[in-house]
Amino acid sequence: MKYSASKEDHLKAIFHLQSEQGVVTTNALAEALQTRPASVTDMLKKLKEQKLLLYERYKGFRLNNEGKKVALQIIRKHRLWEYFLVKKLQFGWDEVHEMAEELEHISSKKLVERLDAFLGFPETDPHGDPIPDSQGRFTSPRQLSLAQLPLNKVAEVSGISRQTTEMLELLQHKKIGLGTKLEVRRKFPFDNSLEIKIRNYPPVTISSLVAKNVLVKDEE
Amino acid sequence: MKYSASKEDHLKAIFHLQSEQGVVTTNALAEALQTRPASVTDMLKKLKEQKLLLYERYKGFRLNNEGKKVALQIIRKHRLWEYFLVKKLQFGWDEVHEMAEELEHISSKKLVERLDAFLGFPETDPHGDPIPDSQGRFTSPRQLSLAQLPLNKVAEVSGISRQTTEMLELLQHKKIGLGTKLEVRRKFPFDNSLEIKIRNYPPVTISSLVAKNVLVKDEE
DNA sequence: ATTTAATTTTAGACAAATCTAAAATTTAAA
DNA sequence: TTTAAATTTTAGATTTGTCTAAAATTAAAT
Repeated sequence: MKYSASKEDHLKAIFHLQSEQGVVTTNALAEALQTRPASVTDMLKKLKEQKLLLYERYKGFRLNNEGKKVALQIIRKHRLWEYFLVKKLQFGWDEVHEMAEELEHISSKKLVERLDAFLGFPETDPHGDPIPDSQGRFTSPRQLSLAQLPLNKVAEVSGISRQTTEMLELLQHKKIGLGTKLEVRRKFPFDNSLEIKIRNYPPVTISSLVAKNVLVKDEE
Repeated sequence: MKYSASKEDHLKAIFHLQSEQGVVTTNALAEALQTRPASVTDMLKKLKEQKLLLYERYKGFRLNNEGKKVALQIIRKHRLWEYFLVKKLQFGWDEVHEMAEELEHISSKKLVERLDAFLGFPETDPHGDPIPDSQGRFTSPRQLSLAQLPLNKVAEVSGISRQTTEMLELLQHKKIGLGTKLEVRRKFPFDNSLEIKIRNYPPVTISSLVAKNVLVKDEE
């Protein structure tokens, strides 16, 4: 099956919101896609029609297995192209998103597989996000945000999702960077701030906002 | 400016027909694009509107400078991607066209330039067609097959690609050899055979198969 | 438990690209 | 040169994806 770029964009955005927020709303999806809620509703009906989505009016929606499968293939392509742009064409990690948004809609299955091989079957993209394999499985250990990490479990920083100068500056000050090994010592429910322990340093506190944007991966 | 994939397809097809056949007709364009003459007319009006085409109803049409510039950029992208697919992803030269048809619409100017550099600034694509530079100029001296030579343009035979005894025998009989100066007088769409004129000789006809294997270069 | 507010959906419209069938125009032929 | 044939264009419809404004539904607040 082949779907329009717009349908693919919707599936991908639903997938992301679904795994980040757990639940997806019409408004959130419209916001993510820079479109209007009414347009989203229109598209939801079409996706349901094509059996990619479970949807009942006013009751919410979520991807079914087929929808997830399609979304994962788009994500796979997006991340492989990002990897290509950064590692082969020498782009910075912060300038490749837009281009990958276009390239992810190139349809040839065979092209994706050859590209994957050409790149040496990378497991994560330049931002540290895992690249699904051709069956949509994450071969790589999966990434979660610091906010989601269980207490007292050692993990390694593998990515930063929102890369603003201000945040990077803050992280640098707290000695947190790619590859840093750390664990969460306490969670304060009042403001969802966390106390973090990095080996050989005294504990530091970070806000919920920062925690959400620091991605880590479990030790095997 | 950014144009739709369909507009780009039309511009490119017009460019090719224009340089191969000298003149382009609505029907020929519809045929080349696998669409209907009525649809072509619709698009011609839009392209004229956007000042990419000189067009007057029933009187014919041709690209203006801006239109040619856009077409050449699409062709540039197409051929660079073909080169990439063959040289880097190990595809055969005969399986890359479809993929390049999609890739040629990726818009980032910067991506094209980086890709060009990554590939080592190739001068021709895997089929031997020249790759226009970023200003739309053909940097490479061009060798093309007799089948690609525009009508009534004098050229000199510069090579024979498939050298079988049978073909050389045939060419000798028609008085065609290295260095022969000739021009194409007519093209018969029915079987793609050509009528060739060599100075001081009466016209001769050669088949499409032969034409494809005789390489010529333009007089400067 | 009503009322108010927020969310979501519908109804109806629009732009882009395409189509079919019919009309206009040009070209070729008798 | 008048008729016939081929080409090209128009008129009107269709599909896809989008929009605005208004209505329907659900959630929140007093």
